[in-house]
Amino acid sequence: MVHHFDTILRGIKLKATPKRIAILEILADEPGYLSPEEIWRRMRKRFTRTGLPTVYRNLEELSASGVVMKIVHPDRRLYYYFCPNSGHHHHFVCISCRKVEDLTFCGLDAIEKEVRRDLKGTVVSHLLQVYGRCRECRAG
Amino acid sequence: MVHHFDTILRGIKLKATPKRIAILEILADEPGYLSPEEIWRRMRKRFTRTGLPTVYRNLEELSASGVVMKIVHPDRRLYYYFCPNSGHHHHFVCISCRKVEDLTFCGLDAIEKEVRRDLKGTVVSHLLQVYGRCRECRAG
DNA sequence: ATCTGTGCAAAATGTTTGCAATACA
DNA sequence: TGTATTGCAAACATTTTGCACAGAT
Repeated sequence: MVHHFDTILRGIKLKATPKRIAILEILADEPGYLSPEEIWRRMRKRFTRTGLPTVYRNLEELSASGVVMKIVHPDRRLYYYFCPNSGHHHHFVCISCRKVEDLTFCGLDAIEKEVRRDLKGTVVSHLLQVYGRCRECRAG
Repeated sequence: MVHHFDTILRGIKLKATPKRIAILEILADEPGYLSPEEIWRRMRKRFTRTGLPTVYRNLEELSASGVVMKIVHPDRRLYYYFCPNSGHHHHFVCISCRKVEDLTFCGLDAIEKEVRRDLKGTVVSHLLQVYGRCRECRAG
């Protein structure tokens, strides 16, 4: 899949700087999620001078615009993932190799029904993440 | 519901110290999750000398034994919740008052089916948390 | 008596901010 | 040119650790 990162960036009103494009390229090249520091280490292979805060700032902006996804991880550190698919969906995260795959299952309807009927509340958002072993890690 | 905290503690091979019992009491009295610091502030009303590290250490031990639950929160801070109900279930968290309520909906079967059939992977664990407004906060 | 638990101080971690210099549109 | 972006250093908040003392069984 070819991504037009400068177009994406202009779409969310961010300047298409080399650093920003590089962050997106690094994320899009990776089948799993990455930490800011991992992204920064890869940045430094391309740019002699690059600050970790720049990586943090850009990742925050990009995830706020929905271009990259923030992965909620039990270790409470930040992880990001470039998800080429749009629309509401959840992720399967491989605990062995970090690969992220899309799930179509959601269950929102059933959740909303239970919350509305049994708890008399309303659902604002939900978080579903599935951890496991992917095809390759399961075999290996 | 009456909880026998010293029995619970002995069951997980932890000494029933006043501090530990107090932590459990504070959590059990609260309909929602609490941060370590919030628990610590309530501890200091009962004990003249109490260290925040003690609270952290105990919460970690208690959650490792499954007596209290660690809440995975988007803000990446630690929160704990005393859940009197056993068995696998998920939680509805009120974003207004922090109250936590049990959900029976899970969807594990459907998730496992999709992961097994479409991704050829296996599910190890999953995280489902529902955020919304509870009955009272919705009305108020 | 023994070993676990605790307070305090201090460290470690990951993340965020302030600001001057730079680069994009 | 004017504003957004960046690098650096420094700050920050939260959580963790080390160790001597206190307390539970």
